[in-house]
Amino acid sequence: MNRNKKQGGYTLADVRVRFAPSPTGPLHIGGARSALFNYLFAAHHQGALVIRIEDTDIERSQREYETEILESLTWLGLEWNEGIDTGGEFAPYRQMERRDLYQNFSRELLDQGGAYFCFCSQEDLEAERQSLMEDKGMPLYQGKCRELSIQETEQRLAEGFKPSIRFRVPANTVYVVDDLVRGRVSFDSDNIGDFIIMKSDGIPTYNFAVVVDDHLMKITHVIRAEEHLSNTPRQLMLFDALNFKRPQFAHISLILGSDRQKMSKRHGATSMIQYREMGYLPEAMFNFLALLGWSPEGEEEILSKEQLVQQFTLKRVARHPAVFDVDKLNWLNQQYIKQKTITELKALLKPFLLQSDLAPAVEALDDAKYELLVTAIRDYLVCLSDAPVHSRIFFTPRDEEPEAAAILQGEKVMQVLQYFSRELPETDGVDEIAGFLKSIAKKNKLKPKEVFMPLRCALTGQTKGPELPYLISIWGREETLRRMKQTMNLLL
RNA sequence: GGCCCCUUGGUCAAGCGGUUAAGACACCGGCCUUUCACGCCGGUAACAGGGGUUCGAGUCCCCUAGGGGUCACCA
Repeated sequence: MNRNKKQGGYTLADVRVRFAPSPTGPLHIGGARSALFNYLFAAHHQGALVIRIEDTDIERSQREYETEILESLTWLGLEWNEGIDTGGEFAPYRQMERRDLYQNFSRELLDQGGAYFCFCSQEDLEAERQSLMEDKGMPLYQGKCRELSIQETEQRLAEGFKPSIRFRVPANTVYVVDDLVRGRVSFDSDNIGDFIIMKSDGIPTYNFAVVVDDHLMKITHVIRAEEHLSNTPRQLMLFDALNFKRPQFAHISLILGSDRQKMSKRHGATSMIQYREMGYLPEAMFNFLALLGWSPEGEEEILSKEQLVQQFTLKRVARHPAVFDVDKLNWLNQQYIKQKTITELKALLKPFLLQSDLAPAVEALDDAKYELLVTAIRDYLVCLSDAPVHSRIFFTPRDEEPEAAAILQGEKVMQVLQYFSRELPETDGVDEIAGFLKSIAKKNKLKPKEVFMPLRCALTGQTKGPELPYLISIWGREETLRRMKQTMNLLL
């Protein structure tokens, strides 16, 4: 994605998009998807992706979240061309470090009369809003300070009042957005009250900072969540008032929880970090998120990053919101786990195993045995974090369930167990053990089922689990025979 | 409340005036198999409702209903 840079300079035709998170929390699923779509769009057009930190909410913004968000993006597999960590032609990329820029443009607006100082207190504004809600239902700023004279303004300033700066919204004007996913959407300016562009502490508000930065950073396409659609006319006004060229917009619909409400904490895990910790593979998450609100032309849904980049177009982005479907994520994750080589899986599963109470047992395994363990459980895994659950049976004492006990009461059982104890070969080889187990049925003229189930129950106490040769090999001959003897004693 | 967006099976979704209305997940059934899982095969299931336009409407228009977003000195 550095092609453009290497060629030196950007032309207007070059696609430049941005993902602009505010560091007030971890990267959310919705944010991740917005970032992903921006990435896909940029990569598809060989354009640039900018990561801009919108930290103008000084109450809630925290530095730690910046790194956490960036880490999540990296984990997901996204790369960007410009940002607080990589730098770039339009640095700085943190809004609080760009305050003089906003200051200048707000002054420009003030000078040309497009904006004015507002001395209303928050209390007054709140009261005004309340009363408006009651009768008209339109909580728009009534313009109390709109026509303050220069003298009045000067006087208030001299008295030490810290004003905010409001944008003078043009009357009776229709703003049209030709949204790349929604089509033409128009807004009447009469439904929009003069809004604040600079807070009284000199920090810009979102709508203002976004416009200044998108312009300065030469953003060509603004791809963001639908909740910003109704902010768009305000931004359009600003683009026009400042004589900035408007970028193109694409508003993607929201991600909903299973109750069709906007995804939130009560729907379970919402941050990327949580999904990583739960053992989802970034490839699966990348693929899953891409499929949420976008669909490929073909029928194949398991697509690599490269394929997604190649196929992605805004034309195929859905207008309607999508419910987050964990079942499908799980299925995808399982598919990606199955695509991993044993070597990869060994490394991937290690941390999850070592975090569990099985850590000592797993650490005691030599590499060959560990590989056997991974091979034995791989098809059972939905998430990497499932590893301990499915590995437990290899390292814990026999735990008998009633169904298993019943099976051990069968009449040919003892014969099988005795034969097994007597003939179990001295080897850890899975294939040899498997061959031996198969021979039991033949030698004793029994059906496979009459051999395997009793052995499983005798050895594990369970009616289900990994294939016996793996269990026996990992336990080793000694432990296997010990278990068998223990069970036989119980049965006698 | 005003404005704006959205509405195809339980879920993700294809469709872009004429189709038996794809496909995927989930679910159910069968097969495979030493169990479970995996895998394979098959099945149930949808155009929110009402008006138009048209020879013909999931596809175009209007209304209703429902869902969502926004109207902050939050982004």
